[in-house]
Amino acid sequence: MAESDARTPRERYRAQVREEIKKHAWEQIAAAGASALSLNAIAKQIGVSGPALYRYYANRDELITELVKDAYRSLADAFRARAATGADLAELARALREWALADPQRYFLVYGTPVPGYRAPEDTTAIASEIMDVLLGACAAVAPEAAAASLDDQLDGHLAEHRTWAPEHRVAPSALSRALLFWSRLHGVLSLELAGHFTGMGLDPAELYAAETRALTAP
Amino acid sequence: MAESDARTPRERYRAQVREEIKKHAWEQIAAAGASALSLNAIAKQIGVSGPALYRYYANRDELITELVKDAYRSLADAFRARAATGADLAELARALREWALADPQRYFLVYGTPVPGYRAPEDTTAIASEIMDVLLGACAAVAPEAAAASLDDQLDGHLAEHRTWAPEHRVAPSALSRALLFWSRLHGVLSLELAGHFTGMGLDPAELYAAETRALTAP
DNA sequence: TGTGTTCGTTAGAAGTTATAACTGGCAGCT
DNA sequence: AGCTGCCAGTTATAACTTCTAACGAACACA
Repeated sequence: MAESDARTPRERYRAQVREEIKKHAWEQIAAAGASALSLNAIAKQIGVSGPALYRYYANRDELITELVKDAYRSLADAFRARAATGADLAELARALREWALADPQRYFLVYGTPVPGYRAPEDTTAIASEIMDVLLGACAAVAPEAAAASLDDQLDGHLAEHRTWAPEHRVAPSALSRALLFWSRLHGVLSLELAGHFTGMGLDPAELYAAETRALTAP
Repeated sequence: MAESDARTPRERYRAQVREEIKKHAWEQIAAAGASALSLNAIAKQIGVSGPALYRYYANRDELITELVKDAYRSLADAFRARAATGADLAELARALREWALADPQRYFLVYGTPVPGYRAPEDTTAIASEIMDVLLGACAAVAPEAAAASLDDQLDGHLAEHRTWAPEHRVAPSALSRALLFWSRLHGVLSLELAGHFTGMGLDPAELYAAETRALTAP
């Protein structure tokens, strides 16, 4: 994914093994969630014995952090790839949902329950702002007749005064509000859907998601 | 909380110890999250040794399930208590936020990342529908001029056709949509806020929450 | 060909959940 | 009151987990 090419053969082998470890880690996470990820089990699958993995990752947390980083980057890539085709906000919303449904546990790794003591490393926050940047671009380019009407004037005012994120992006406050609401509303639907809170309600989450997308694009 | 009164002194003692176990469990969860909950540590705090706890809870999962159930009931109680005072939708939103901020890990226990294999027991789904019932009541009693305007006609249509939740509650489809959007939008904001995804953005989550509340109450 | 880094091994410490078997005491019935 | 039986809590143990330490072997490089 990132460190594939390397100069010395040792480094190349090292990167290769790190990737294989991550591959099996993702399989475990997809099957039973991040909390059930076991280094021992990964080692057994690979065919080495236990402590060998500590040559590649200092500890379990470092491996998980690496996976979180990969997940984040995967979302950022999906977002940017879609935006590069001139996608509007609605298509971005579809891209987000596809990414989430493709691997629910990957979604939860990024947006799920945080571990109390855990501090996200600098690079993940950098990728997060990268994602918001793409989103802001699409919000700024929203249809003029929609862009004129703000989703919430009071929120616009608050953001115009206090926001410190993506400061290089000069954009109308109404676009900031739109990006923020895009993020939180769609996350709300996806999070409840993936957690299974809609099961048994006779509701197609896609319909709810579509309704939210409509509210965000055509005010 | 529930099983305090009992007939025989043995049962009373038993219920008392179960409560003490839960009390320490909540402290641990508030401090380090549910995944870090350790039966051994609880036993040490209480002053008994290890396996004694298995007299009271068959295993770790049963204890956690009990805590989830208590958390659910606590939210339902908070909701119903507020609704009993004739609270409108906005006040219900405030009650939800207060409940969430009072103990973030308790919120995550209910609405956070689910364990893949886990099936919610029958009673929790019953409590969940109890919560939705209170919410539906408030949505049905929303201001007439607001109630007339639907938040999303297409979603109304879908729900009128397919919904199977709270079937005893006969209410306009627009109220169903409103309840659903109330739930998912506010959860979106709270979930991101409690997970710390707004930190460093120079944004007061309360403002975003208020904006969503406005959108839900005054269309 | 020698040298040193690094990889993988086994051994083991300190945890965890959970079960089995034993003891002591309390409850309730007669 | 006394006997009986259930039940709480104990220790021992198994099977896990993460992670450290010490050793041997293999490989890259000079």
